[in-house]
Amino acid sequence: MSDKLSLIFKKALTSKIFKNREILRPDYIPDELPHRDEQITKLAEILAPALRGYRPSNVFIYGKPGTGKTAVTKYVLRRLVSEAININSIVRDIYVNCRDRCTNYSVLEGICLGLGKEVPFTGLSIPELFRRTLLALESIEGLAILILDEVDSLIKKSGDDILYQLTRTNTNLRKSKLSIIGITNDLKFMEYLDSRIRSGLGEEEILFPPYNAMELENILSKRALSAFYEGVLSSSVIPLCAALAARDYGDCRRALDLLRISGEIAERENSPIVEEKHVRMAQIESEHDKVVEGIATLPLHTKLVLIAIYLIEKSKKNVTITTGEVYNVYKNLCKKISFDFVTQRRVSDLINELDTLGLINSKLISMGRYGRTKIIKLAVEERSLKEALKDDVRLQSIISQLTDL
DNA sequence: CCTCCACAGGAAGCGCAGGAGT
DNA sequence: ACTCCTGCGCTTCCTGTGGAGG
Repeated sequence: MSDKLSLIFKKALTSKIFKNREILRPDYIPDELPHRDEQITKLAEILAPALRGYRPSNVFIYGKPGTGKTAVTKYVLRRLVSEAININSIVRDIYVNCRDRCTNYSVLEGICLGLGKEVPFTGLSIPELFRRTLLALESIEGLAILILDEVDSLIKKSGDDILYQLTRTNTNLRKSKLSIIGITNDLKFMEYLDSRIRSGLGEEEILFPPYNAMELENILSKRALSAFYEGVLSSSVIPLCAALAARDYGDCRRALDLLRISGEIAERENSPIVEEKHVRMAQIESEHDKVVEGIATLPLHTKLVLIAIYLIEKSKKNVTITTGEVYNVYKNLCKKISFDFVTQRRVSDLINELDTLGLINSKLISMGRYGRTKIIKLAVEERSLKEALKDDVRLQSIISQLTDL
């Protein structure tokens, strides 16, 4: 065993494929961002007044996932901050991802942390926390640029109150100034924003269009140059990764993932080069992994609802599944493992959550006389489901039932 | 044209966890 | 020790609704 392990470790140390695989990670920010010149220039022009001590306009950035919004923003900010240091002017950047921090409390906590001020992660009232945030801002005696990434999830979960207050902070600041950059994947987000916030946050707007296949190819080639050893990529690999990702709305993150996983698969297979078949395998594997991970981290009742849908789909072919049916089967599952079941209202929410996660597809339909309901379809493969559930001890007794079918 | 099914989904509120301040 | 704060998962109660069948 120890020989086997040392072999694995040794192999990892002496990769013949990757020169530096970190370069392919989605959070890696390269020195050069191809095909985003227009956006970089525009953002830089908006933020440039910061260097002369003025407060730049708030910016609203929108575009589909993987179009370089976060990378461009961080890139420009990094340059701006280092430029500011050179000329002794104080510019601080604060990055808060609102998907991880989607409550008012947590966003303010994030801002404080970004400014180096520790606050308790619960216990304070919002006004008190806001007061501390102001103090933290005031203490830098310069300009703070706040990046609120995926800001739509904050609004959807906790409303626009904090955002409104933040856009108005400058009236309460004496020694410091605050500019806000809001980033969102949701193109319709601006429409359902309150008009006072829209005008406050969207003083300037920048749109990030999706990359096309050619552009993706170009980006991948540049990164591959420093990520892979020379000659290990067969010529069709990059075009294929680019084409597959371009089909997924020009998502660059996806393209980079595919390329990285392809390399990892080739490495595991001891193949000296990365070939087209590795990309195909990477595509299947990354999808599968994502789904398994997604299901495995689901709360118990959500898992049970998913199992219920699976069981119904298995037992009767090509018949529509409704919320009511799912609820009944779910209730029986709960009884079987002696767990309390939640209400139908709650299950309705859980079904929506599964839908947003892409694990099921649901559609609201009306059956006239026979009511109005959702029709539900499983969107994951059987093997992914089984693999994701197999380690949950609470579900053991019903999992044997799954495999019988 | 009206009815009425089988839900969707909004609003309010509860109990708990995990904390702060006094 | 006590009160007060927020977030979270959940319940209870509620109003709203597309369209087949009468």
